[in-house]
Amino acid sequence: MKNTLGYLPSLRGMPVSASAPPDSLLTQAQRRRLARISTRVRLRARAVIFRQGDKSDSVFITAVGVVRTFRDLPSGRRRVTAFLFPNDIFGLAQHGKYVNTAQAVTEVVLHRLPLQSLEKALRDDGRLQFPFLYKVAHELRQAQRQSIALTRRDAVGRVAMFFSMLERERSGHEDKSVIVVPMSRSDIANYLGLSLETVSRATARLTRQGIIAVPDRHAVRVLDRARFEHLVASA
Amino acid sequence: MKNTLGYLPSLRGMPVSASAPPDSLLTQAQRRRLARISTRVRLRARAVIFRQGDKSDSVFITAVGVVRTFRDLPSGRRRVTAFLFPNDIFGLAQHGKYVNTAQAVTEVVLHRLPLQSLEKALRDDGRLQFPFLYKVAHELRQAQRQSIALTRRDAVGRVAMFFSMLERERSGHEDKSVIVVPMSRSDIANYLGLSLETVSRATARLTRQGIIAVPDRHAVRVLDRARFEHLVASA
DNA sequence: CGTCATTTTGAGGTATTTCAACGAAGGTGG
DNA sequence: CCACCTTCGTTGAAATACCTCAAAATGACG
Repeated sequence: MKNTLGYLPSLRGMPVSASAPPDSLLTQAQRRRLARISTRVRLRARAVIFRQGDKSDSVFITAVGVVRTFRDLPSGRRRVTAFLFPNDIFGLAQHGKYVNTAQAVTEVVLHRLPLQSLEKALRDDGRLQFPFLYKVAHELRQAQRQSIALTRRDAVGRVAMFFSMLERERSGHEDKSVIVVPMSRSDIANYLGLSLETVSRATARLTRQGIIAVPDRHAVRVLDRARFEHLVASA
Repeated sequence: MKNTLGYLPSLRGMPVSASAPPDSLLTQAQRRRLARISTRVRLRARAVIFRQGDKSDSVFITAVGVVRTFRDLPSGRRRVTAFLFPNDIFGLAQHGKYVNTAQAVTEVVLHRLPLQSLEKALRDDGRLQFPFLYKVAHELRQAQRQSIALTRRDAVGRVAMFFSMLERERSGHEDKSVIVVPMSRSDIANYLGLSLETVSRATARLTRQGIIAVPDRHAVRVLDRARFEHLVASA
């Protein structure tokens, strides 16, 4: 037993308090503390925030806009690993280096949290870690869900799922009837593990079947909610 | 800012200390504490540990053997989400309920950590959370990597990658030249998002090409390391 | 308003899925 | 300990869906 716990298990699944609060549990004092160590950064679209392999010195929180992270693979290909929306944290590192490149998709405003300060804050206030732990569990669930999504073999279903994800992401914002699609088709294709053409054809098919409407490249409207949700769910 | 941090960002990427220690940092006292609140459980192969939707009351750590977790999808299909090896923790929950079903693949020995006790321990010793946080970041990286793996369209590459994963998992155990494959072909297929037949054909092909040997269903030996690694890497 | 990148659309090739049948292995009971 | 039965794995053949290559059309941007 001693040994088992000594090795400190890798968290394949995650312990989550049965009574864990749904969202933030930060006290006013904690918020102030985090605000104090962060810097506000504004970047134009396409700006690179950090590169894969760079020494990691900060963690970022998206305040406004959308960020994408991608990874260069040994084969030379490039794979989009995530899209970050407001209130998402990013800056995943290993061995002191970022494992992804992060780039602004739209104009963005970020909060930059220097690792050193953040570590100190976490050390000083042990309870600050709790909400982090909780959120990580949430992200791990998301990651599992994404893995499930990626094993779907039908392109139409994957694309529908992607739009659905975008919709949830922006729920509570602006015009709810329209899904905003800030990224390019080729980003979507890359993220979903499909070819650009297949994504194009899939959206065309969804449109032809009257399930969605695509007023312009960066907007999608769901016309037939029932069939849309059915596609999303039938993994 | 206040608001942003108040909502507590979802951790898409993960903050990881540049100087974070590679593995456990548990003190003797911490280990003892965790050991004190855990129960040792022994289960035969195929035993169900908990079911998706059950009220989550514990977190588990694999001590001996292999566990698989799977999720029942709305479509009625069932997807294997993970395999847990010694020193892995599992018991991912949301809203107080397990999100996966966990089942023993082999005979297993587990440590059961009641959530209530674990929470208390974490609360009492804030530093206990740090290694957890670190490990979760690690798992998140793993999850990202798996997502990347799943977008590969070539079956042979995915299967090779799976064997490679198994190999790393058991590194440092027993006979290193043989990869132990405790799970069934259909589990592998399900996990990789391939059909059972395709997995079978892929392993047959790897064998035919002299890259691996398959003495029996639960063992694989790498014959041509160079080509094997090449397949694994060329995502 | 023209240029360039992005997206759409078409045609053919290929890999995986499906369907089907056979063979092997493991577990159980007599 | 063997026979039986059930589960699991292998192999073959046809259908489907995606990928690649190629070219036209649309939209973004200066």
